[in-house]
Amino acid sequence: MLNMPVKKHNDFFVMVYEVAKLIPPGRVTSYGAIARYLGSGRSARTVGWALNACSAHPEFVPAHRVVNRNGLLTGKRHFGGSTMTQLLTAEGAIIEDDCIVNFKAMFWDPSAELE
DNA sequence: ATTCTGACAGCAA
DNA sequence: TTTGCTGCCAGAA
Repeated sequence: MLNMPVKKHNDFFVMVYEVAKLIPPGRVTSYGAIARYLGSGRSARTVGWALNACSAHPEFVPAHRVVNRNGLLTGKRHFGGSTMTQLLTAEGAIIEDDCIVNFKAMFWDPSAELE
């Protein structure tokens, strides 16, 4: 892991990790929601990029609770298989065809739940 | 320094 | 309605 995007101080990445860790178990959120909470409304892509580098984070980041606005487990493949689905299922979420059932009901908006 | 990519989101056609 | 392009931010080559 030498080519890892090493962060030296609090950055967009860390903020994403912090928010992700604030996601209650069994709940999910979208990249856009996090992006908006960070103050960058349309920087959802950066959020995804940050989670992509979540491996660089010293702690475990529940990135499996972060999906796109469709409730689709777009990052499932980055977990290397069905890990993401299994984790969500273990937390009570219902995944069907890589999509979160009742996504709207279990959606957790940091910008609303948090301050 | 410039260009491309990336786990997205929004808007136009 | 679905499909496609653009916009956004940050990092890697």
